[in-house]
Amino acid sequence: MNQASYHHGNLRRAVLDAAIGAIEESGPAGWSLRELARRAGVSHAAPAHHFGDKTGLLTAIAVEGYTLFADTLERTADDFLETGLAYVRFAIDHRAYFEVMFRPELYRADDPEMIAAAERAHDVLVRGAARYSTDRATAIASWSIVHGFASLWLSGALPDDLGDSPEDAARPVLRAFLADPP
Amino acid sequence: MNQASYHHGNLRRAVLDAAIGAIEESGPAGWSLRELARRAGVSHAAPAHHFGDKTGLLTAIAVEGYTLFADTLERTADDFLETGLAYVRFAIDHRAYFEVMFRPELYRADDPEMIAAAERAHDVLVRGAARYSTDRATAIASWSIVHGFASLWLSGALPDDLGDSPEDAARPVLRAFLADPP
DNA sequence: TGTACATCAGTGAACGCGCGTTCACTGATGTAC
DNA sequence: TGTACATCAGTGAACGCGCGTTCACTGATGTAC
Repeated sequence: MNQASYHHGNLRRAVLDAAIGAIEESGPAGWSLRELARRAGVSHAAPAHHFGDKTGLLTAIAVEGYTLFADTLERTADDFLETGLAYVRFAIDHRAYFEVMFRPELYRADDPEMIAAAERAHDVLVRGAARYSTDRATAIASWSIVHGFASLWLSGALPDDLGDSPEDAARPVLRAFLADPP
Repeated sequence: MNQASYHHGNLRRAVLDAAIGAIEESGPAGWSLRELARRAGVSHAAPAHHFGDKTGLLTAIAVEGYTLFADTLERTADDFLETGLAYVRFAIDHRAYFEVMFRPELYRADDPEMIAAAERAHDVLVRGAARYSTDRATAIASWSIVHGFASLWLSGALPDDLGDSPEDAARPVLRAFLADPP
């Protein structure tokens, strides 16, 4: 899927970017294919022509999101605390991807590309947790803590005085759990 | 708002229940006011007549959700681990309320009833955490862990072999963190 | 107790609008010869 | 190198539909006297 294969620029990319923007503004369900077409400056039929329907488009977003996510996590594979912070940073920096990824009812979760991308991200977390502790409850607890912190931050539920940097705010929180391996 | 004040049964309750059902099936944005009217067996204009618009209806759901949530958490006020398990149980047993409550962009978060209901729930958590530890990072970590576990369970991301009871699955996970107060 | 009137929760027809979908089309690109 | 043709990404007009909103209404309940 490169630019040259399109008559009028990279429509696929333009529609995906329009979707990311719309999801950031209105959530994963608060927009129409026609609205994306308007945002991307293409004909109203183009998104459906390319992705079939909303589910097809959201599947493409989930695949791309899990791929970016796995890339990000892999860069921290030598330090489990950093993996946790990267998890939080990804959720906030790419909230549209993150919100779609963890709503599998929105897309085709059984798509082979999807499964492969999600497994790659999952494996980084499992390997990182295994190096930190062999206890499964501890592994799930560490996943829960980063996922929960990111979700609470995104929903605006956390106290205002934590500052503007989710990563700085998350560090002492993750240390409260990770500093003392069982 | 009692039944006797309505001509044809408790329309407010009927529409709210229809909304809870629709949200459980299609998420907090996957339905129309007309669809709720059909589910509730009332005229298509009734939901708007009663709640103004979707935002008004979702505000009523958030208020009711936070009230139920605070009631549930208060019953466990003498045991912080039990408060955490009640948090998880509430999220799964009342997923429609939970999903609306933590998406404040969907409703009028500045509604006075809303603020009061949310503060009551928040206070139970803060008091429970304070009795367990005076460290703020620990308090936020404990909130993150229960919120994260509940969110991951709801999204279906956790391993299948954890069983059918989120509460039983959550207990060792919360113990991995709470058993050893700093 | 009985009558008259005001209130207002809920109705249902009508509206204009944005939606997804269909379908014949356009025109740039790639290939055959 | 040049011509003819096939492919297919993307277009745009047209469609039927469900939506939120408006508005005159109905009829049960509550109140005044």
